[in-house]
Amino acid sequence: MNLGDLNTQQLKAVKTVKHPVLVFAGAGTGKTRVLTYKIWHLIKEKIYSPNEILALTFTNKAALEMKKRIQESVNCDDVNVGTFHSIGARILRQHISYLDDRYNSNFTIYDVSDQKALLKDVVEQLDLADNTLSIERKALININFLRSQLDKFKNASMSVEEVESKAKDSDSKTIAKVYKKYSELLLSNNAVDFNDLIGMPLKLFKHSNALLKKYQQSWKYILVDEFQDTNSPQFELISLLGGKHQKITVVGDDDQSIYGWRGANIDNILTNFKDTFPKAVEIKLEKNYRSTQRILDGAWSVVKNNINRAEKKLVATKDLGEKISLISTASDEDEASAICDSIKKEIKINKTPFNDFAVLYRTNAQSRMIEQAMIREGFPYRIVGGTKFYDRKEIKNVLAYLIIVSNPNDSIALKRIINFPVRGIGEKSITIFNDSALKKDISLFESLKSCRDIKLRGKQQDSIEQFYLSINKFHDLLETLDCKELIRVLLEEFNIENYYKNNPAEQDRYNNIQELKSSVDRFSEENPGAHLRDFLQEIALYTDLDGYDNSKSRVALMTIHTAKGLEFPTVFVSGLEQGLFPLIRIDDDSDQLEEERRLFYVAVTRAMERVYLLNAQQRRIFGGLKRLSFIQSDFLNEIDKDVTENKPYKTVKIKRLVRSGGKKTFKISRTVTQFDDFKKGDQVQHNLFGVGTIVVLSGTGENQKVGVEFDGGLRKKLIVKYARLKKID
DNA sequence: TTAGGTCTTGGCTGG
DNA sequence: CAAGACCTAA
Repeated sequence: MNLGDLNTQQLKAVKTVKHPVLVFAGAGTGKTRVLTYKIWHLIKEKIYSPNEILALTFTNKAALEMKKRIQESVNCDDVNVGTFHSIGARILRQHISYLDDRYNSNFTIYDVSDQKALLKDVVEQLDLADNTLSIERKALININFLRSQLDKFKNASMSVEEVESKAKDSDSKTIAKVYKKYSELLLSNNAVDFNDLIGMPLKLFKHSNALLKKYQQSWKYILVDEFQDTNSPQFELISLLGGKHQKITVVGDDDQSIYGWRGANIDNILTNFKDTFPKAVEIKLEKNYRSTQRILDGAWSVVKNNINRAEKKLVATKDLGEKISLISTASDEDEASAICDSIKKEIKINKTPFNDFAVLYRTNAQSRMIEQAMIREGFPYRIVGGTKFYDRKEIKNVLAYLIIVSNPNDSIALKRIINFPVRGIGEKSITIFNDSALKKDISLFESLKSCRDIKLRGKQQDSIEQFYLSINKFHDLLETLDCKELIRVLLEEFNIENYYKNNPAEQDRYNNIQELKSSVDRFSEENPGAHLRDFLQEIALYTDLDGYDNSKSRVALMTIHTAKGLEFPTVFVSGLEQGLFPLIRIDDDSDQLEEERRLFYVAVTRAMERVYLLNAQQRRIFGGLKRLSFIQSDFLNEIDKDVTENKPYKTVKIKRLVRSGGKKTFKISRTVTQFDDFKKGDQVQHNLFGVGTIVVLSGTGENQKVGVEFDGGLRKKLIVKYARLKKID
């Protein structure tokens, strides 16, 4: 196995230590390599066989990468590598009915939008949206608020009974009722949410010691990547699994804990691990292989202001590198063109491909402006994250058909398609079926069976009966057809493909359905004999990042959260404005500011060679309104001034009168008037001529020329764009 | 009662 | 700007 420079004393410790290991690994210190090294050692020394090792990650991409590394180093595929959620789902597929026999292994995994739909049903069934629509009441039954409350309960492993007993005032009692009903509806829908993928296995292990023992025996060594992102149930789960034999190694960086809002508990890495595993050996990795020293110093100078962190400072194995560029622009539009102009310049000078660049931002909404600039410049780009393919409406609709075939109890999926394509079933009809289902204590789908007994118009009865019989037919086909055939027959039977095909405005959606078909095909080929529920699970746990291929020459646009774990030669960070980054909410506290600082640290340490920090004095918010007051980000005040330099950037809009066919129109073009790296007197380095001093400057931006007097008296006039001049201090 | 239009409201990060 | 709420014609 190629260890590179990693074969240090610390690594030897990772290798030979018999106790639990906690590795504090800063950004770019080769965390995943350390984990892979440990696995390699365990297998090579025959301490454990591959299938006795469980490695947990947070993203499929990270899991896939680790699998690849293990495959390369020990040539074996048998190590259990997966995300917390996929491993949780795997456990639940086998044992979920032990928790409640109304659950079965075809359960649906609800995403955020399904969860919201279910909560809406909860509010309706509990009749909470009564006529007292005061502001307080509205805020209380706000779906997003309720969801965040349920998240909190589940992240604290609080059962419905616990929440109920702790609820004293009327509001908390209402929320407890919502939690109860929500759980009941999940159960009757045979569905779980993302939190349940961790919480329910945990419950299983707490309830059945035999089962816990079984898993402790099959997974003898546990490794966790990005340990700082674990929440309490996740930590509890690995403590239970690893607690018996104390064979556990976790790797993480407290400075990169950026998922507090999702329940991640930074104390897990700071204190809880050592408390739970008192014999744990702590190892710090501070040697960074990714970034230049200036990049590390810049990132550190901001994050060091956090109080709640483990002291460490990264040392670069690379040289000092270039200074971090600060570009302040007049508007978000200018910010986007400054990014493009900088890319253009670097490509001309350094001949780098487009995939050397990443543009990172705090909020997905910022991508729009940057995307427009990329299109204008004709740059190839890829937005990673944002609206996911499987979240598109038409895809969700088709998937809902597949889900209802796989899990007929899922009322959320059923409601999505009961009137798609349109079959004359509206709100009122659905309410009638819902009531009848509740009364008879059967699923919504089963209530469709007796549509003849319900007061509906004959046409509606016909269409519902047909719908019911067709879906039922597919329940039988499920056993004989594989996913590939199933989706085709289904699209045909319900006339979904034609619905989109025949509508000229829906061609994008039609194409997406074709894409969905090929993704089913790909899945079937990669997983021969796989069940429909396996495909649905894969999609439920799929993220846009998984499909991101960084080898294609395209500029990557993504949020800083998405970029964690990735690296790029050049990184642009957009929107360094107070309020946007750090993002400031109304109920802000210092913990949240610390998390924003860590986010800044993550953003900057993605870069290997160059960092650009940008902001805009005016920014469009919600499409129309421009923000009035501009205050630059506090992070720009905190960052070490020795490692940064300001780069002036200005553009001017030129209006030109254009006559075409008798019509007069204004053509607006945008010109860079100032984007100069050099000043008179600057010391520069040229590949051929050596070191010199700039004596004359002419032109600006793209056309800037410089006169340089090189050591030895040689005078040259050079075009900045082409002469690879490097500024030296 | 449903379908399809217009109007309003809500805005962050994600497995 | 986009999704959901609301409104009106059929």
